[in-house]
Amino acid sequence: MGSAGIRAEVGITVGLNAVVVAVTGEVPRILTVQRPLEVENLDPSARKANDKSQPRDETAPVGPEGIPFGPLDPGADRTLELGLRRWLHEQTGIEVGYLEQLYTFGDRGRVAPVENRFLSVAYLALTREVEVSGSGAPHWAPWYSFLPWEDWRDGPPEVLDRKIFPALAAWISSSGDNRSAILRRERAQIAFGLDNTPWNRNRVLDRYELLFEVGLVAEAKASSPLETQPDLALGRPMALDHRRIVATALERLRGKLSYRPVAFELLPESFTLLRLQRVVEALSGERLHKQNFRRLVEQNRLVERTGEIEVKTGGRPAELFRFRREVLRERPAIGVVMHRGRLAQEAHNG
Amino acid sequence: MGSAGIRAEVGITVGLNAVVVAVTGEVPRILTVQRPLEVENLDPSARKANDKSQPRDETAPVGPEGIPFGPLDPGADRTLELGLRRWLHEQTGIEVGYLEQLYTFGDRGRVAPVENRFLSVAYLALTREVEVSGSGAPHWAPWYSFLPWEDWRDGPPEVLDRKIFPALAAWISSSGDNRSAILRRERAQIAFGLDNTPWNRNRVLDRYELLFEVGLVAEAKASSPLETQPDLALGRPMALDHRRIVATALERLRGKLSYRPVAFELLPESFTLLRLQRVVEALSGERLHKQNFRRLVEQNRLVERTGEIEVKTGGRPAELFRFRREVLRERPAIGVVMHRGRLAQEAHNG
DNA sequence: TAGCGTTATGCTCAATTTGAGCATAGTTAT
DNA sequence: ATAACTATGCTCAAATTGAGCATAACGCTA
Repeated sequence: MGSAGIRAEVGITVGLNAVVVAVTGEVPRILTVQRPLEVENLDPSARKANDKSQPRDETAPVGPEGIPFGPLDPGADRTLELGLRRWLHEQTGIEVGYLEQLYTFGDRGRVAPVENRFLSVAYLALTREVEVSGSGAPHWAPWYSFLPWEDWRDGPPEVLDRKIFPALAAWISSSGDNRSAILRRERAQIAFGLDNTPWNRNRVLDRYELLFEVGLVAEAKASSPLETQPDLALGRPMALDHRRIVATALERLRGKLSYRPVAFELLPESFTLLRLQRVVEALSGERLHKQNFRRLVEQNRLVERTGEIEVKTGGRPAELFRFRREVLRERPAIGVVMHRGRLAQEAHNG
Repeated sequence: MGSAGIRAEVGITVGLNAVVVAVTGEVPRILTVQRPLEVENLDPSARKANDKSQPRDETAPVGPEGIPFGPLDPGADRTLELGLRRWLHEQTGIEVGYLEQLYTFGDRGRVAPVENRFLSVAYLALTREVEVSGSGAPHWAPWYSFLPWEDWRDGPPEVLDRKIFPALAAWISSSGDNRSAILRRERAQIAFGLDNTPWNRNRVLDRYELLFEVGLVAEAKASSPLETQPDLALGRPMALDHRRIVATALERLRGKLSYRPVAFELLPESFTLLRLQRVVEALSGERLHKQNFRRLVEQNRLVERTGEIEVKTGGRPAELFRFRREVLRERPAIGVVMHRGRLAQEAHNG
């Protein structure tokens, strides 16, 4: 019993995606490639046409950028992770350090041809920024250029007041009955912290999905017939559901930040405490209180002095530290996020 | 460029697995089915033989139990989640409430025939316990019967002292060089809290994987040629890597417990505070301090009085509460775990 | 019916953690 | 020299957490 319909391989295609993250100074970046693979193309007829023909009309407008994608080669790689490392290296030259499975995306409609289901297992990868090159013209793009409302380091992003809040208000009041209006308002409150509700930096995916539903992000055009015009101020669009994947990655990373010392994966061997703080801020999207940040880091003994001194700080020289890898052993659950500093508010108020 | 080898569908089979959790009184349970599908059978020759022939020799020993498994039907279900809900209902009659994607397992060797890769997307489902019936003889099995070392509610589980610690010691000293001995000791310390290192209730997967590697769990037999004899005191074996999936689920759930109010998914509409505490303890595997637990729950306003009173408590009657669903809206990140109470220690010491 | 076992519930208190800010120390640029 | 800037030490109040005392209210049994 229970054996009916087991072999479901018909019409399922499986691939791997990676959100590769690096931080340059204060700018968090992700690796993107131009013109993701044809099989992922939104236009079904285009896909059919291109199924066999490798060469493509180069004068045609190139598709939107996307995150790196690679096949799962059942024969070649022992584990999914190894497979991903292999093709990522082949495609971009990058040797990834930290790698973690993110989510498996497989809703129908991800890719247009409904009969054929496309499954992709997405990973989050952290690396120090390196030169990239290879097929697909990989390059580092600022993470927040895709999700501009997520960066609160200089106060609340303008796009909120200018675009998002008005659109949300319209969306709320455009709901049919009263009951649905209440539900819509509630969702908007939670996701974007309307009326007194505090902004929750971790609800990245909620926010993206709400904007998608409201029709504010460009990708929405493809799947829902809303009149609302997509707007580039609301972030660069990406291929398919890649922006959703990228949002998922940011949410996961922000969550992890507070209980695992992941920030160090993005830093060189030795660094100043401010540099560390800037990386954490870049990812969490908000400013932190400097003295308390140091206290946290030093009390938890996440770092140790190298004895070296960094002089090009722009002020008093700073000690250089290195990550104490032992903490991965000792206390398995410490991270480096804490309360907001004042800077963001100040920057906003004056 | 970059389009080579995209269509990797050859030899990949995709299915969905669910770890369905319920709590009866103080016993956390998961739903298991007998004799998981043939395609997942460990023995390659058996699989080949059974590929087409549905009927099987019923006198042959039945395979080990496993968690429910179902195909991904590309045509029928819009999302993976809906698909899972559908076949789970068909197979067991259960209507799942909370459902969350856990992990996608796809290492080669999960299933014997190496040429054919088997991918499964595992989900965690929470439900109130209900009668089950259907194909595959589903039934509720105590979760800790598969992972006995995880239940510390009555003090450190015996199996640690009796089996695990000695085996770990042997494993450590049996390592070739000194360096590898140190690494082994370190791993054992982190996972099982040897020498002063505290036991970390969340490292469920670390522990399972270490036991697997050491050859202590029965499933290890199939993949590694160790002499160590598998031992049923170390938990009931499951089919394939299902015990790993179950360990992953426990780890995820324990983690979630502390920052999301998931425990309520397992409780009836109204409940006493002790009942709630018992559920949390059942999942986290440790005793909690009663007064502080109430304080936490009440201060965070996770519950509200129903006005009713439960009299069959065995002592003074208790007020009945219900979950305040609004908290899902208000503060998105509260849970109900805290420090250990004394009971576990006491139970152990006397 | 008094006493015991059992669970419920209120309250206290010290230790620790967290949030915020003051003050001083070294550098470089003007 | 002084302004601007970053580094670093230290304080202090508020909030949270860990532990335990005390009392209430029920069923059962001697």
